[in-house]
Amino acid sequence: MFKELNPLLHSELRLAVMSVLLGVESADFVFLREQTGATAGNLSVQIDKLQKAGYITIEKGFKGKMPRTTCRITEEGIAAFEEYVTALRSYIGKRV
Amino acid sequence: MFKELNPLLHSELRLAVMSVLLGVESADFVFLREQTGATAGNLSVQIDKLQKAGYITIEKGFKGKMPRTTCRITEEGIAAFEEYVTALRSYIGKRV
DNA sequence: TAATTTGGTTTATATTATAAACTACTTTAT
DNA sequence: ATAAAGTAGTTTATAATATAAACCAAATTA
Repeated sequence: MFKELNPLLHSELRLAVMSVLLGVESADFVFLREQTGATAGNLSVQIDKLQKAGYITIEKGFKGKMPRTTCRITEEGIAAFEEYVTALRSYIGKRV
Repeated sequence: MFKELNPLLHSELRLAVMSVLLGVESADFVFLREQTGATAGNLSVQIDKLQKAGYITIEKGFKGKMPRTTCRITEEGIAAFEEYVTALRSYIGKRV
């Protein structure tokens, strides 16, 4: 009847992050914070979870002298997102 | 960019309950438990929250000698569900 | 050089979800 | 009649989650 909703993606902020990353080649921490409107603390925790799940990669480097954290969605992340969306269909039908 | 997801509806079980109730005139506790696969305890807690939010009504009566709890979605509940689905679009586009 | 800003992380707290334990009663078996 | 098992839930305890607040290190600006 109802498909399970991947709890890692069923989170407003993590879903927003994945949504942003789906549309770009990569995005840095500041860009993600701006796009999602999240606090830095919350974003830091949530991208960490996405990385641990294998849904995104996090690359730390420097842009000039300033630290820069770059995120990218993985193939696994894309697949998980698509499965999540499919599962949603069982709850909301064709309404979205 | 991203619309807020009503936290009352952004819950797997509460969403499932609302989804069931949208399709029927009313549903009793046992039916909801069967359809959603939830434990009785969890269902009890979650329908209480939905009622407190004004999204469903809960009517207690008897079917013969046995207690019977009947749930119905309200107009407010339907509106909230529809708004939730609209908000989802901002995260998942037309994918659902 | 002192304050402020940037780019974060860690930690503490509040909220949420969930199962386990419990209540109250009915039905069935002895 | 009484004990055992089942039904329909509620309450409570615990684990997981989300979130903001506090913090840190380095860079920039005054």
